[in-house]
Amino acid sequence: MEGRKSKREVIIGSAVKIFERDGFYKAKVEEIAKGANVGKGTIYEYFSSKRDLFCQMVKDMLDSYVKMVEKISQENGDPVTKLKKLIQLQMTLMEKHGKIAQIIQIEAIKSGLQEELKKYFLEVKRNHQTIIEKIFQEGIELKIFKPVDTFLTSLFFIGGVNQFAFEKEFMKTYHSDKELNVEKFMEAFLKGIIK
Amino acid sequence: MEGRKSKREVIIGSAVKIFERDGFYKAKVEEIAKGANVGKGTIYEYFSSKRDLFCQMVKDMLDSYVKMVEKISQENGDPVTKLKKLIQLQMTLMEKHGKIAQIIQIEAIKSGLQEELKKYFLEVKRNHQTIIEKIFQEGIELKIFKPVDTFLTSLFFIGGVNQFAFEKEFMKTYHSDKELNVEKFMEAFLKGIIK
Amino acid sequence: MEGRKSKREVIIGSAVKIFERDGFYKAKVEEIAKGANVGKGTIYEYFSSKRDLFCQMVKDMLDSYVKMVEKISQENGDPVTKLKKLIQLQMTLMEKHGKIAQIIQIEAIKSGLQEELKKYFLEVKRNHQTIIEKIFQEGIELKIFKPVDTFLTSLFFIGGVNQFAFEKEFMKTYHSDKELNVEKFMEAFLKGIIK
Amino acid sequence: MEGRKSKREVIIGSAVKIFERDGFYKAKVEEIAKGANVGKGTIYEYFSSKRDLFCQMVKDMLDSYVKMVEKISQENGDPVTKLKKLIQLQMTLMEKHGKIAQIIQIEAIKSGLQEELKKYFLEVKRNHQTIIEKIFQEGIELKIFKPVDTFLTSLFFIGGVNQFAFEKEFMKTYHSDKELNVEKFMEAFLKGIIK
DNA sequence: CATGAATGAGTCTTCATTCAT
DNA sequence: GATGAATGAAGACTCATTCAT
Repeated sequence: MEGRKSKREVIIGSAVKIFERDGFYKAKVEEIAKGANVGKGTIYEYFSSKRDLFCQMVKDMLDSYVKMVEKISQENGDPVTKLKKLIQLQMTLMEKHGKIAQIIQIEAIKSGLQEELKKYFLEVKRNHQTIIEKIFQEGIELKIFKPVDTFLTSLFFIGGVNQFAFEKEFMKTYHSDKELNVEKFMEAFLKGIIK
Repeated sequence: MEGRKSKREVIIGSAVKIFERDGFYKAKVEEIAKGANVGKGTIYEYFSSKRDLFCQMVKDMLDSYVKMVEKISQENGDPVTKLKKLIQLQMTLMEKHGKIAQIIQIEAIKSGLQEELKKYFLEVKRNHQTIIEKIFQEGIELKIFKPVDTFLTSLFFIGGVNQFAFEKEFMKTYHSDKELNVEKFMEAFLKGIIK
Repeated sequence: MEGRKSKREVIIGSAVKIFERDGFYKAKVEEIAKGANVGKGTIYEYFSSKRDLFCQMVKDMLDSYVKMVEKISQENGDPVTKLKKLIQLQMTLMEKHGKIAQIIQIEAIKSGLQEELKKYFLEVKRNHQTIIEKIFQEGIELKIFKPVDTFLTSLFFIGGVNQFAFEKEFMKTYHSDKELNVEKFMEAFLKGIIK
Repeated sequence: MEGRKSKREVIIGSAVKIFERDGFYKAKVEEIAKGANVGKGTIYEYFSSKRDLFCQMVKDMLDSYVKMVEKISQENGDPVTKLKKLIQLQMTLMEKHGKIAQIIQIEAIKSGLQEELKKYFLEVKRNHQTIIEKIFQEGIELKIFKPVDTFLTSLFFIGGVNQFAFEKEFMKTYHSDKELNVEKFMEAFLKGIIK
């Protein structure tokens, strides 16, 4: 009933938009403030610096991402369904936050950012992969999947999904004709290629 | 006889290093000049602005990338060998220019960069995928591969390879034990997963 | 029974501490508020601005200083004893408020401060000197002192005392061995130097 | 013939004026730049920060002060003449840099400034006093002065001179009638007061 | 051609002051 | 009265770009 977001949340919301559009360095604090309908100074009541705002924003996003992935992994359902849901999630996120995800990836790898955040980011990545490996393991145990190397397979899965989602989001103009749906994608992934 | 490289090339070489390390906005023209052993003003003899230098650098890199990929695709050899060579290439590039590739990707997507460069970049991407699709087509015609959807399969291939190369480059510390070699990777890719 | 001091006094008390430590510009209103255990806004209930707070504080200090000096000058006692008491007072003040005294002196001289305060400050200084001149005059009339120029002598007295007090307060480390007491000081002052 | 000052000197010259007028915090870098007829950025080619500019300025001033005092102390002449010359010097300096001297004193004592500068300042002070003590010692050995405590006497001398110079500079309006010259001042200092 | 000293537009950040509660 | 969250004017500092040498 309480539709009001805390000011901190509003600022982070605006920061997501601006950092997404401009990257860390091009983004201007003033514009983030404007986007959040607050004064420039207000930002500094909630965050100690532009860098701090960025880092907290990233943590918030990572946390919400982790939650979403974990939720899916813990639901009932066969492995194939879970994988499909993860694809769906990834595509939704790519649509909403595709650019910023990449910006985070870069900024997190560059040493410029707080070392702590970098660790956090890599941990989330690792955690994500572990969850997917478990789904494959589950599938193998249920005799649905071949006894593949779960590590490499999860790399494929993640990479393929990213690429797929990226295609849909950013290369739209190139293949308005082609059908890019999850079903076909899953089929391609599952069946393998060698005769 | 000496000074083999033109001054332009030297500057671009330095720019690659600095933009790679810092991204577009954090990179400083002065440092690029220092890295190229020229004066700050000299940069502006060859490039009209920092942005221009970045764009020309990107074009140079894309051109050399395209050449390398085309060379491999035109060599004799069976499709599987070609794919392996592409993986190898991707990994070498990721090692040498992994960060800047991502930076380019972002900057190319953001509207900040010259629209022209963005188009150029997306075209290279498309071109790259087309080449890979052709290799799959070739394999299908040779009855080595199943009659898969070459578009989706190439997405998988590209995404998987990227993920794999990223893994090797940036997540080193996480799996010093695991073997991450091309052979195993190809195997995982080719065999599929469903029983 | 509690809250003996008025809120105004508490704020001024905190202001003395902060302005003393930081000078006018570095001092922060928020910190003064914190030191007085009141909200930032409360300060503005009692003072119209930071500058006003500073000026009122200065006036308060000057008034209390004038009272102390006048009290000593009006006490019974021989001129030498009075002078000793003044030295003692100066040293106590220097210990308690040495830094702020200098800050006031500067701020009072700079045109930055209210012209009115500047006049007030210089008047106090003048008044102070007049009192000391009177003590010397008294001594001369009592035939205790030679018929010296009371104006110049009072300058000497004030300057010497300040220097002496400053020494004791800020140069401590340099002469932990030397005795710096009022008796010796008075003696040096009184006896003159030429044979 | 070369009337041109180095840019560094011009900037310091302007800094002296502005810091003198406004103190450290109120002074604006832009105004210092304007006063030196250079761009704001130029300041930062020569000094790493406002604080650094202030510190280097102080060191320059202290160095030139030390040189002037040492020059006088090493000249031939009887102690009384030397003392007179020091008074003259002090008065000239107070006229030219009286305000900034006080500002330096405060800033040097406050911990805000580089600890190193503070030490430097106190050392100069100490050094100054030592020189004066030596002049008194010389006078005592020549039987011109009584065997007074040179330490306390030098405190008197310094304090008295400062007060005297301050008077002449800042209290002008109060005693346009009174004669304030070096001769009378020296007489007052030398003769003592007690009958 | 090559240079790097000089510049000032553009940013982040601080903090005195206001005002709704 | 009392408060402190919110504000935005103001200032230190950076760095792409220019231009005299």
